Amino acid sequence: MAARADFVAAARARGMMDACTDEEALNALAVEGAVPAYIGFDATADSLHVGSLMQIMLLRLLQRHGHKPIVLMGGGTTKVGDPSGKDEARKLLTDAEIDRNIAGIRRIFDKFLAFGDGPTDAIMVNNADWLDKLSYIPFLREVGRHFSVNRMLSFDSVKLRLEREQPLTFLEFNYMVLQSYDFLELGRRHGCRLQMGGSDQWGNIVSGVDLNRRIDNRAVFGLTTPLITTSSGAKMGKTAAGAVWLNAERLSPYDYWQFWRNTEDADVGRFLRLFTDLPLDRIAALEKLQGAEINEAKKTLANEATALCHGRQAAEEAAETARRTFEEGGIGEALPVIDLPRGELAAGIAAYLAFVRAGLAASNGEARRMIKGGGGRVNDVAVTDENRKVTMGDVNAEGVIKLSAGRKRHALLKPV
RNA sequence: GGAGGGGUGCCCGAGCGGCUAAAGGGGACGGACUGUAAAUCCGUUGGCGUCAGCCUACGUUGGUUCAAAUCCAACCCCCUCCA
Repeated sequence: MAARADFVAAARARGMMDACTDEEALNALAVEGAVPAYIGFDATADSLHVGSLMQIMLLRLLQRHGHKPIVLMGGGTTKVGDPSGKDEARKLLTDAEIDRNIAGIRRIFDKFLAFGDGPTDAIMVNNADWLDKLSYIPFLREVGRHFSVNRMLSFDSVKLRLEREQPLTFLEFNYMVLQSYDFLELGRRHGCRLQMGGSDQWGNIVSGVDLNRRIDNRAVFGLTTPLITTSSGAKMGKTAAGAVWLNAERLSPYDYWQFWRNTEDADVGRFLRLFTDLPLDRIAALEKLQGAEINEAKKTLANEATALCHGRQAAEEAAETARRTFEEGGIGEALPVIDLPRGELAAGIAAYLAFVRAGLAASNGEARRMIKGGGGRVNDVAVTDENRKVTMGDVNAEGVIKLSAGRKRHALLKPV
């Protein structure tokens, strides 16, 4: 296990650190013993996506350095409805839905953190436990009095909105207060001394630090992570299929592996530091690779990131499928398999329909377009006629029919 | 409460009686080039279809008209300003 005192330095070295309220004092605290630290997560879905992965990795790094990760689920704030989207209000979730979401997210954290009752074991808590019980007037008197509206207006999160003349609801304005209060409660209940989060959370985090000092005279700290984008400026975490989810039900380990494999050249080193546990000297070596050799670094990134999230075995299967599919032009086992009744295949099914059935096109029209554009292949042979029948005669030696949409997306039809 | 402005396809945004499934951009998808990269270039981008056509679409509901995203009415929602 790495030394406690080195946590902040390690976070910095791996590119996870943007700002800290008081780095020296935090380092001094880290020397003394296990520091309980938290990051908050929404409970709006039953999974998290790569947008949250750096925060997860930061908690992991924290634990590996002998400190205590606290995963705060926003069960209470989710119930109110997150107002951040400027479109229509998000549909309100029921308690049951939120509980289910939290359970799903818990399964992800189980992969990255060691939970338990020990001093450096991770715990998961839900802010509904205290926010639900708040009474408005007592809350205003205890907590609200410590917030200066003048100061709140000066925070970027608020100021930018007002300058752009975008609406800011009172509820949103209160978010800072509720989040600060979370930090206070975690300090009281779990001795939490550090809140971490994205750089957009800086204002909220600093407010929480202030609140701890003012009410409980507790010295606590804040640390933020930088915003990550790809080198070409795009927001990270989008793929052909949509968001890059961290649970296998929403995104297969193979697709997750592919997401990392397709990282831009310029991002490989940075991503290796952020999203794997590999030692920094090893990463530095991988980073030196030039030209097509960078692909080896990308495979390492994909293997390591997938192993963390889905296990070593799933990562190896994904790598093997990718190798067979892309390097040999063959078929790998982790490709999606779609069952098709033999009867239908015996009668023959139009190619465009087959692509829809295989999930490679969202509609018949899309499948037709793709075939017309030269992007559809059956068993690696380009389809020129969208109405060409796919039949039992297309079943290959492995007992399946390989459909390809473009160079990268493949699926297997299996007669049953 | 009063006065203005606005709600268009995945997103932004033009259109302001027929030529409009709706300019342009972004995104996305496909192709070329490559290294399963980036950049660049080309194509596509509502659904169904035996490709003739049919069906849905411009906040909602009605109305005027041979014909409406475009005109009228009511309603809903958003923004700005006034105190």
